[in-house]
Amino acid sequence: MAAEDRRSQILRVAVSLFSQRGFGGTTTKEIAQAAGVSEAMVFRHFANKQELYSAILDHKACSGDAMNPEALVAEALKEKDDRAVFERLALGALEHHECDPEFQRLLLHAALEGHELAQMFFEKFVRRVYELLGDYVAERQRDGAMTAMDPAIVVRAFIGMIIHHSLNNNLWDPKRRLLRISNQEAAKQFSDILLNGISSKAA
Amino acid sequence: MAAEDRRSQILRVAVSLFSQRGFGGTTTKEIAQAAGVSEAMVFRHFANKQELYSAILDHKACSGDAMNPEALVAEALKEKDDRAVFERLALGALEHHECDPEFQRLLLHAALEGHELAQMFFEKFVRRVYELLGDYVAERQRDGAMTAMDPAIVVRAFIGMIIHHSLNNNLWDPKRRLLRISNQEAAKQFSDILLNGISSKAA
DNA sequence: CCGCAAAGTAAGTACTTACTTACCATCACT
DNA sequence: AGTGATGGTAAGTAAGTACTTACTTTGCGG
Repeated sequence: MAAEDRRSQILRVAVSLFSQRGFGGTTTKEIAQAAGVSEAMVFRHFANKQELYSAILDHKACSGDAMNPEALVAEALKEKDDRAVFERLALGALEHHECDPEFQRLLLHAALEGHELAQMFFEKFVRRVYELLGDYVAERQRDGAMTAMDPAIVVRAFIGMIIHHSLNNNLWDPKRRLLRISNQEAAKQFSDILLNGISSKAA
Repeated sequence: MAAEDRRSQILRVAVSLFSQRGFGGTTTKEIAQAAGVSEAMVFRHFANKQELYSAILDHKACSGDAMNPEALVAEALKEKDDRAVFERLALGALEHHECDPEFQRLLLHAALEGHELAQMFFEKFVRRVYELLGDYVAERQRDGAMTAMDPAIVVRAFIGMIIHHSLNNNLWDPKRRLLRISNQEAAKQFSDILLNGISSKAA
């Protein structure tokens, strides 16, 4: 097997193991076994366990399959289509989390363990979303379309609904015993609640 | 030192360590050192590491300082004071998380590691809140005070705002760089958004 | 077919881990 | 003073742990 292929294969199985058991809970032996090679091969491709872990977070946070919120809502932003802005963002996030549930687990583990890359993800990605959405909300407030309040609160409320829903779906309640709903429906309803909630037309 | 005291002292320091580093990331030696005793003492009071961990989760989930949502909003429920119901619940949760941030971390670690007590907490506590709030929302929908939609979605949206805000405050953004706001203010604003969002008087 | 680099491994090393054993010290109470 | 329960420890043990070394296999260009 070519070196590059093996490397990315080891990475793949490590992603799965780390996301299930975290950094401390996963042994290099397990990773090697899951990849079907000897432990020495793991250390040929990655200097040590930390580097393997970092490579994973790096890859996950920065690879092409990461969400691109700007592109997702660029059109809707220009047209000031509030509904489209919020609903597309919600749907994008929900679908992203659904088809890659390992990512959320990995990120949570990293955050709890205090890994710097979790902080980096927050700084680079989350902050971007807050700015993107926050600026839009501020603009719509100036337009008189939304009630005056700190845009960051609006963003937090909205992101909160979405992230918490994803977290429920793939961590707390994977059987969907408390709430079973499609991503489309969820995106629509959450956007409904939020947009109504901050609309200047409210009673 | 009396056995009982020592036991609860070990428990206390273990809570702190487990919440910081998780189960796999914390060694019994560290726990012993932090408690200022030999490792053997830890194993005199707890048969093994798992039992110590379970005792902690048990204690945290079931002790008197746990939140009691029913009592918190009983009065407001009777009077059908929507604002009070939501705002008190939000404030209760936010304050609880603020003065005991270890709990949230511990619970997340347990959930990620698949510990049964995390599931138990979810089943016993979270489900209760969903029923309590969900039933109230359903009632208010029948009253014509709230728009018709699955009450579980309303609850998820609201809990989402709160939990996600707490998670930001004590995991992702403890420096409050994205949003600095008092618990009172947060509870008020989140309740505002939600109540407006589901009000039948909306445009 | 040879040479040789790259892919791969078995069997370590040095250290840590959860957990035990065998032994002390200090009281309370006769 | 003696005794026995109680709180405590030093020094283990066996099984991991991350990581290394010294060695084999495999495929490929000349």
